[in-house]
Amino acid sequence: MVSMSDKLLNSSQREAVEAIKGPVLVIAGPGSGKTRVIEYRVLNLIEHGIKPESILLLTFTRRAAAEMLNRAAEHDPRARKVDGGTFHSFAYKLLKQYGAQVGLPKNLMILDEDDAQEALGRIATKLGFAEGDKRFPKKNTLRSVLSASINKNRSIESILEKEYEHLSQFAGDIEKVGKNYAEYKKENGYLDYDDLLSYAREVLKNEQIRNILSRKYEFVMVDEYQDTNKLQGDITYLLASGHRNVMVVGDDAQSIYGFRGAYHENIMSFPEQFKDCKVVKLESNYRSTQAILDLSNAVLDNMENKFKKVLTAARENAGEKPTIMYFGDAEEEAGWVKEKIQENILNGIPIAHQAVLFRSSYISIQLQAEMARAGIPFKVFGGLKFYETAHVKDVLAHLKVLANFKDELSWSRVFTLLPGVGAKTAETIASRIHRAGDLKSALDVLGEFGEGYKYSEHLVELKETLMKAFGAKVSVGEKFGMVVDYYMPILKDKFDEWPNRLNDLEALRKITYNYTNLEDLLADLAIEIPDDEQKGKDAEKEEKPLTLSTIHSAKGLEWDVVFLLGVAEGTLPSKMALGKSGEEIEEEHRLFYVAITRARNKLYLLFHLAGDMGPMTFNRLSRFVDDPSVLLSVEHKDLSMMGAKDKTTYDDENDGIEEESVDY
DNA sequence: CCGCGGAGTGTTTTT
DNA sequence: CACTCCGCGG
Repeated sequence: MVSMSDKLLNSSQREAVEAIKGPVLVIAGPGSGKTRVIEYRVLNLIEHGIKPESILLLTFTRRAAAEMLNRAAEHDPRARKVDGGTFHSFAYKLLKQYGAQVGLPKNLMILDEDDAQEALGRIATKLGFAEGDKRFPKKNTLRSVLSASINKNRSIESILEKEYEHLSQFAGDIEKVGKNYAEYKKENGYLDYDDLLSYAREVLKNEQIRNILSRKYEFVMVDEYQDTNKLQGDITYLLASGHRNVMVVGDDAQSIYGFRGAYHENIMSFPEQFKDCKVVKLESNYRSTQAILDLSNAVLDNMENKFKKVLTAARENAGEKPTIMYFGDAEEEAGWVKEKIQENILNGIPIAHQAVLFRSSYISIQLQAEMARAGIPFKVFGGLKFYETAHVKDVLAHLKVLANFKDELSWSRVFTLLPGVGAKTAETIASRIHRAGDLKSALDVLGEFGEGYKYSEHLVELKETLMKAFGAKVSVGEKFGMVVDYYMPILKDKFDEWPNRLNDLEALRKITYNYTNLEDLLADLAIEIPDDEQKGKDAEKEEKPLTLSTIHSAKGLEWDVVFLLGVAEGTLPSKMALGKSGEEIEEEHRLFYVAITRARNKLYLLFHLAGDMGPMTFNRLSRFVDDPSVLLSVEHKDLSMMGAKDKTTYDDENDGIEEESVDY
């Protein structure tokens, strides 16, 4: 094994792989073989007689951990026993075991983003803030503010001051809502995503538990460390404080989760937290051609990141310069991409090795249409997930009340689906149920409303369905089926395009078959979504599809050819970041960097001037490209059409471009 | 109190 | 443009 890795690793990689004891910080530029380092270090630890189950591999997103362990397991099946996952899933496991220590009930229900907002909205209404002043923040804003405060470890005032200045007058009230929300969650056994982390940290502060975990996990590894927030940094620190066997891997230039509280300092200050830590820098890039790296380095050079580095290509031929393309509108652009992709296929580049990336999902709508028309198979990553859609949440709410009859948010959702039941009635019934002692008596409560109300008939039907699903000794999959049968008429009534939505439910049904326990299913759906497509089957079934992905979801991945859409002001950087603090623009800048460093052989930067979202958008070439040193690294064939001089005039109000937006 | 329809609003990225 | 919110009629 080790002899094999000798050949496959360069000297810095080997240094990281062979570091066993003590703290290690690996600064890994894009394409520098970071995944390989983690993979081989796991193998190396195992080779040295360390039990795989005493290695803990934490990652920020769920995709990453599985991939690394799969790859390692191909060399040594023992690697499968390595414990790993996202911080959130790890926290959940921890809390299931030790939650009582911090006063949590046994039955934990995870609130997804939607639920959390819903709960906050109700609390704000209950406290009377919503009526008092129309300008009081809406539920999604409430959630953002409170979540930012927790993730960034800053007071609500300070969050408001920096990011929501217009709401500063409400600081006190928002704080009250937050307090109320915290109590409400504790009473109901609800945990939102932030709670998972903050309670996990609480648990780890207990010395006894920490010691147990230190003994269990003798080696801690964290990937994408630049994207961890303060809480995650603290968790890492606590986990490693006993034995100090901790390796964190990251790249400060690829930190793109600042909006979620990712805390730059974690990676910057790691050497201070762990004094004698070894620092390894990986700067050889095995992915891209020098031409692409020249652009990447020029972009990097314009950023204010702190760990200076220069990527050098390990590959030999210099490759083609990245190309900027300019189009009149999105359809023209989509058409060109389609043709180029087909041309590439003819030239022997499979579609699976090509990808179209974009800052925000909506940018890809026209392209998706074009691909569908052309019969090019594609898979979209990022954006709204199917398990976040209304119909899936509707069905899941039924399963949630079966798993936990005290889940009043889910009860409300279930009731509100019935004709004749609105928020008020739902609340009345739900609060009555809250006093019940078990699901049986909860269902009896439904019986009490089973006569004399306009919705009684529906309620009885609901009761029967739930009783059947609860009483029957059937699998999770069958329970799911019963609920879907019951839900069918509601689905048809609620949505015009219900057949599409039924497909989602079918996809979900397949997932449910893998579970024997309802709670596990629900927890996984909230924090660690099971792969909906079985990779093995897919491979044999049909050709692997083209990837369309948000930049966020593309991190860590690579393709031969990458098309980056919307390289324009207002799109990348996103207009949401314009006019905000410099740090937000910097994050957009890093996002751009992440995007271009995904490409192996050829990179296209595309943009068009017609607005994407209504007539108000005006676009011009992104500032990240419109820079002398950057422009030197790209080929700009069609740029003459909108030469640098004209661009500035587009800023004036009375320009003609706005009218050019396309309708469909 | 429900639900419809019109008006208004803001629009990212993920666990 | 899509979704949410609000006000009004039933």
